Amino acid sequence: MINKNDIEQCDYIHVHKDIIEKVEELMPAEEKLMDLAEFFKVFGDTTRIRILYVLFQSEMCVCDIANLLNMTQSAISHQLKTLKQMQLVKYRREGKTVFYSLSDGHIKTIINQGMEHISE
Amino acid sequence: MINKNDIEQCDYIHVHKDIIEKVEELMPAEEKLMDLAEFFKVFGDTTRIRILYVLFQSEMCVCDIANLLNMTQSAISHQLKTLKQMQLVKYRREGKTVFYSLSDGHIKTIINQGMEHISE
DNA sequence: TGAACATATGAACAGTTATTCATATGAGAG
DNA sequence: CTCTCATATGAATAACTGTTCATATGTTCA
Repeated sequence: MINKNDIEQCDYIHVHKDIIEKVEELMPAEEKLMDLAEFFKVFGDTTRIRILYVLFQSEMCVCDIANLLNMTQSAISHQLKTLKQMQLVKYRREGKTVFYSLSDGHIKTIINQGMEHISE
Repeated sequence: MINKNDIEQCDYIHVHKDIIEKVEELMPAEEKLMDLAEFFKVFGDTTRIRILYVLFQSEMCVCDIANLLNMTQSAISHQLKTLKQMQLVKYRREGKTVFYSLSDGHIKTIINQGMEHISE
């Protein structure tokens, strides 16, 4: 029996009991789903997407990225921090300059899949 | 020479002129990048991610999704609207009930890639 | 050591967004 | 036609997020 204690409960049993139970069973842990949403949130901003596209081509320093995207150094730096926290980019220092680059192959795959989807 | 008119300009030429030009050339259209960010924004919310995971298993009506996720019918309905607008889910009506299901194979690929990334 | 430059960061503000509440729409049953 | 149920939706609010501004950190060079 589906839990009748819930406030929201349709009386028409649309799917069979075992399907509901199976779905519940197969749901990843709540924390994992939150992490996943946090991860995708990073791609949900034009500036960050543009930064990633720039880094597809070449490693680059903060200042050059800011130039290319016509934004302030501060804005780019803040966004790079976000990307860094999600481990989408890595960096290396060379004197005063810090070079950023992509850290991972998944990124290109994910973005390409997204591009495919919206291009349909 | 890199454009010296920009306010933000590092004097140290980190990358060669032609690389910068090449990157600029290879950047997708601004509008496309905005669409892409909009698309990923949809994945950047726990509720929507959970809905998608539920629909991985089975088509389901609004009310059952709300039950499963322990949220109000209204909240789910609003989020389904967002998912529908981005064409991530489709629906069919059967009497009073509306069944939602995934509309596309990219979705699973994208979410799985995301899962892989955060599980490393 | 101090000046100059590249980058990072904290606080504040403006814009966005998810949920709630109240209510509307749409469909079947009687 | 009217009642009931499933879903949709508009408005309001609270929480979140991206950019800016001011400033701090860290590095090189003289």
